[in-house]
Amino acid sequence: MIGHIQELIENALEHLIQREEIQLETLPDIQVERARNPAHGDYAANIAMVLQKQLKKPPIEIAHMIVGALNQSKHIEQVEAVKPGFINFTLTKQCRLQVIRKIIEQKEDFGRNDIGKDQHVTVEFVSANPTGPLHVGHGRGAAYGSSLVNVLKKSGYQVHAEYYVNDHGRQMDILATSVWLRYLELCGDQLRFPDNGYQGDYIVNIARQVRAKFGDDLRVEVNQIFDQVTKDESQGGDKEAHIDDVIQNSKNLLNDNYQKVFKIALNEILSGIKDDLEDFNVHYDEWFSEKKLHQSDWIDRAMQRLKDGEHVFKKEGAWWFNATYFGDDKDRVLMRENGQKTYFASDVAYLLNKFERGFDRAIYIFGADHHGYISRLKAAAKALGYEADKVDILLVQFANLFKGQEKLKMSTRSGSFITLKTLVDEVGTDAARYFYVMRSHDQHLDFDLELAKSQTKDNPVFYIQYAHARICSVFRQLDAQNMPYNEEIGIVNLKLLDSDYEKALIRQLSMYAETVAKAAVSYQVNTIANYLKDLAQSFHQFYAHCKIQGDNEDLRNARLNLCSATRYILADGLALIGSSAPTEMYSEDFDQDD
RNA sequence: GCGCCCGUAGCUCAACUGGAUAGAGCAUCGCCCUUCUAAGGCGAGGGUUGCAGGUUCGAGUCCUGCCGGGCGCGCCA
Repeated sequence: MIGHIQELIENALEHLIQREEIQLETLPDIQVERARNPAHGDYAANIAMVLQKQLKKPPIEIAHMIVGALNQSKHIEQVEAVKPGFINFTLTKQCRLQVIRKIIEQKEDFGRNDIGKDQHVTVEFVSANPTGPLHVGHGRGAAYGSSLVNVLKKSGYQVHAEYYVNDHGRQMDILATSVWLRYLELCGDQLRFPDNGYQGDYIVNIARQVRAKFGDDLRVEVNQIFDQVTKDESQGGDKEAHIDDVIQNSKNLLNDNYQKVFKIALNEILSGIKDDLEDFNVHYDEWFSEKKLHQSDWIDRAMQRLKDGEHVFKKEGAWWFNATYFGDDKDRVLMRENGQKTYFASDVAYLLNKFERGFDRAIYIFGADHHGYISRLKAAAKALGYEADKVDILLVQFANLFKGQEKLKMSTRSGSFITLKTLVDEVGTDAARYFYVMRSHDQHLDFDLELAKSQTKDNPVFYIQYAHARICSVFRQLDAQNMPYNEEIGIVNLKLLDSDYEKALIRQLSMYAETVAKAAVSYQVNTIANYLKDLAQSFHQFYAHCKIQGDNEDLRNARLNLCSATRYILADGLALIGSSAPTEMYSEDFDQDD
């Protein structure tokens, strides 16, 4: 519709130029937007005010000229030039009612657009190190990333969702060694657990599995492990050096068996992460292994590519990427003095891999604490020969958990974090997914666990789902009431939907498609959440004032069609953000007979 | 110190990316169930959009400087 109005205005301007009533070198961009205030019609154009300087005429005068030159349109009932210089368009009733028919016809395909037609994008999100279960901090990235994937798909993009598994490197060695030490304790050995080892109970659980599989086969003389190692921090030494020494000894003592422990630890944690994400309604197309980058030649290829472009130099024994040349504030090490490749080297290789797989765009979703990565990744993209704007890095701010007024303090360090699984068990996937995305991703979020669980209108998830369930309930009762639903009769009589509440609801429905499109373009998934709340509100207001199951067959069926369309949109929108649309609401506290 | 993000009703947030009288919910106060889920609805009060300038027809939105908050600045992952 916006396009249609733009065309009308463009034609009008051309007429005016032809008739030499105005002079314009080039046609300006014609902005048409939805009117905020229903009193201003359905759409508004600001073109007259934009042109006032060029034409040296009062905007209201220009507006009147344009209105006078507009062609007739069967969709538009009224055009008005008003106050400062807006041109307001009011659609015909017929045109406004069409959205109901369209939704009922297209069902879950309604709201699709082709903004991303023929575009392949990869969205990488969460990518937490597989050294422990996901916690609530990861939850927001998961909810946001997954919702964004859904929104982009709905907008026609070919989307590939990826989780980058850091299954290589020192952290993983610390994990494997931690598991092995716990295993030895289970075998009855006494030892001093390193300060920097992974402390959580889940390590002991994995150790138990190792023991179940290997019995006592992996036992060694404990003293050997701590032979010649640097003192730990709490012994007045260095915790990093200490754990590195312990790891080295463990590798030597276990030989081939080290890899077996390593594998069990990795698989256990990774499958836990996968399960948690599945339960959270988060799905991936690919779990991309960092180790594979090392085993194949991707890292070497990426390094070579940088070297070919003369973006690499050697300093103090290490190989550096001259990231500053591309706008980063520091140069970055690719290979350390000891020959080990850095994490950043893998990142560059992975980025190259993404582009060579043919993606038009690589979207990254990081926690806000990683914002330092933006400039170095973009620098890498440029150095590899790609445009920096093919890489979109989105930062997700932290969420503060509350229980009512009480702020839950959590530290990732001591292992006293709340896991994502605990959260989902507590409030459910539907509420958690909604709460995580209801604010803009680049804004801090207060997540109130009590509110998320409450079954009142204060809880937006409940409020929205209740609207959906209410509609389902209305339809369930029709047979018993002997009030059959006839879609065709309803379609013919849509014009009977004439109250302010019905108009408001229809208007809300008509905004769904543009809301989805806007969310896709701006990456603002929260607009979907806000929209759903507004839609639910419009519905509840309609419901409270308009009797649906009435005796008038024409009106009843028209209203049922309105309900039906609303139900589709509620369900579709909820699905986009990963929440479900229940057909009835249950509560332990609520007594059905009351 | 440098860099990034953010300051909107007492609280939590919107505002269609520069448009018309800045909107919701909570909290406060008042109303509506013999009627499809009151698990809901209707109404009232509440604002110098952190402060000061600038850009233009027009600024919560863009630019500069302050004030206040969050995060980041390793041959760590």
